[in-house]
Order: sequence, then structure tokens, then C-alpha cells
Amino acid sequence: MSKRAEKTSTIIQTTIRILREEGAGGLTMRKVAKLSEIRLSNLQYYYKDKDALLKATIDDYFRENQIQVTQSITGLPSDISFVDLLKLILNEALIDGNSSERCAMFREIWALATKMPTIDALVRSYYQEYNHWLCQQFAPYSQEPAIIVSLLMPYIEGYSLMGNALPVSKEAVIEGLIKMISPYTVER
Amino acid sequence: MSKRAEKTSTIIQTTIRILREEGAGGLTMRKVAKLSEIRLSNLQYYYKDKDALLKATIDDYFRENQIQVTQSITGLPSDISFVDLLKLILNEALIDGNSSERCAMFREIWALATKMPTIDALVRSYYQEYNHWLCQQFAPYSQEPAIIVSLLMPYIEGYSLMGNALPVSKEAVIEGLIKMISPYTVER
DNA sequence: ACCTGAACACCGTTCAAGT
DNA sequence: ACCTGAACACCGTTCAAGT
Repeated sequence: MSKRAEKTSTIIQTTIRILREEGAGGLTMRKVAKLSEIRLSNLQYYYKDKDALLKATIDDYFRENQIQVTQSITGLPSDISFVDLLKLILNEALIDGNSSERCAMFREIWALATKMPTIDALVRSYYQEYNHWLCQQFAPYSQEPAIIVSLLMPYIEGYSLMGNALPVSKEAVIEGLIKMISPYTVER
Repeated sequence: MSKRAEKTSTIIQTTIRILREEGAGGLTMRKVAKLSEIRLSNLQYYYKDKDALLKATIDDYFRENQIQVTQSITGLPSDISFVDLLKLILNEALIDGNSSERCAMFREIWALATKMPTIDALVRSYYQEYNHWLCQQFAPYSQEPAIIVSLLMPYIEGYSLMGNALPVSKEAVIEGLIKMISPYTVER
């Protein structure tokens, strides 16, 4: 690994850590520099300002995330029923946003995206790739995977924001979601 | 209106404006003071620190918001069909998060809530009241309004985050949502 | 190409002091 | 009760200077 690659890697990792633990408000160039054990001016040599650092960090974060997500489904028995697959996915995906570091990170990213077009583009293409991949996973089970994905994915993200304020339980929600998707399912 | 009420009101309004236009990152006590035409130390007399100002502001913002939301549905013909009512609501509620000031505000609030328990509580009770009110609106049309609300509301919030990255159009999504809700509908 | 420190205008918070 | 300015430690960014 080149010197540049090594340094930028530790910088990005420190930035992700701070973002996770303290949010964008707690992220300062000086803190990143100190925790990365370099000088402020050296940090600025690699990332000329805070925006550049944020862009690179979120870009990297999405890449990591995509790998994790992809691995989470592969390795399942290939003869699993669609309903069981959905139950599995929903049980993992529907989480209280306050309990999860991943959700905290995404909330910061969503807020940043409204003010930084470059990050907004990153978010959008992340979701597009995710959706596309999920469509492929659902294709064997449905003739309209696109509509299933379009009904599920926003719900999952929204649930992380207000799932703890709903009048029915998570189990009831999952049951309802699966019932709503069943018309799009295909017998095999 | 008392002096205190007058001053705090302009302070809160300025804060909302800055939050909307520049986000929490662009909000500074000094900027709020200047735009409210008072001294920094005077601002701090009313709100002892940034957290206190944010809490009061978001509290106020939710109150305003609740009034607007409530008014948006009242005044509809009372013999409107459930499907038409849902179409109306969804057409208004499913919006691209980048185009709306309201969404920008909510994204900031969600991010703040992860770090500030006091704001998290505000968000939660806002959603709970909203959901409860919506359940009442749906009660005449369904025997299970709670599950309908629980399926719709998170979707609406999630759509503001990633609606522009879905493989199908907004119209197709609305059609799908209404189809999914129809089992819960009651003939009148 | 990579790294440094000093300087600048700004920030939140504290506090002793006024009316 | 309401308002003030000064002081403190911190912030992002710029830049001339080093290797």
C-alpha cells in the first residue's frame, strides 16, 4: 500500500468514527488530525477542506456498506420461500433508529445531502445500486420485483425514523407488509 | 404580548429561518443574535446555550407544523371515497426531499435527535400525535386504521429520502400503496 | 510530493458588571 | 428581570516556508 493510500485510509477511518460517535457537528478538522496523529496542515494537504473530507468519507462508507449488505443475503438456502426471505430481511432491516450506529450515520448523511449536492449524488447512486441489486434478488420470486422494492425500501428507511412512534408492533407491521406484497408473488 | 414573548418569538423565527436555509451546521448563536437585532449576551439570557435554543425552536416548529397538517385535510367533501382520499394525501405527501424546505428541516431534526435525547423525545411525541390524529381520520373507512397508518407513515418519510432513486414512478407507487391498503378497507 | 507553523476571522460559553 | 462587553479556548482556512 502506498504512503498516500495508507494515510488517507487512517484519515477516513478516523472521520467515520467521529461522525458515528459525535455527528457532523462534532467533527472538526483539528480533531481528525489529532486522532490520525498528523498535523492539521498535513490533513489539509490530503483533503483541502472539510467538504472534501466529508465527501471522501461518505463515499468510502457507502462502499463498505454495500459489501456488508450484499453479504448479508448470500449464503441463504436457495430453496427458501419468498415469504421466509422477506421475513428474514424485514426482521433485520426494521430497526429503531436510535439503537443503531448505522442509522445515526445515515441521518447525518441525509442532513449533509440537503446542503451538499456532491453528497446528494452519492446518496442517490447508492440507493439506486442497492435497489437494482435487490430487484435481482427478488426476480426469481416475482414478475414485478421493481414495484416490490419500491414499496419496501422507503418503508425500511422511514421505519428507522419513526418506527418507535407507530400504533402497532413491529411484528404486525411485518405481517402487513408481507400480506401487501403477496399479490406480486409468483408460485414456483 | 409580553416583552419576553415578543423577543423569544423573533428569536425562534430567526432560528427556524437559518436552520431551513443553512442547516444546523450554519446556525451560530452570533448569527441568530445579529439577525434578531440583539446582543449575543442578550440572546443567551433567553436561551442559555445552543442546545436550549434548538430545543425551543424545534418544539415551536412542530407546533406550527401540526396546525398546517391538520388544516390540510379538513374542508374536504365528507362523502369522498377512501381511495380518493388516499390518492389526495399521497400525492401531496410523497415528495422529493431535495425540493422541499420542510424535508430539509426534518432531516436536520432527525440528525439532531440522535445526539440530543430531549429532541428525540420531541420527534417521537410529534409522530405519535400525528399518527393518532390520522387514525381518527381513517376510522370511518376502516376497522383497522392503526395498521394502515403504520404502513403509510414510515413510507412517506422514507420516500422523502430515496423516492428519487426508485425503479418505478411516483404514480406506480401510489397505485401499489392503494392496492395494498384495499384489504383493510370497509364498504360503506 | 509531502509536511510545517503562524496568522486570520470566526465560534460557544463564562462571567463580572450594569440598569 | 433584563442587558452588556470582555475574555477564553476552540474552530476552518490561507499561506509562505520547509524537505
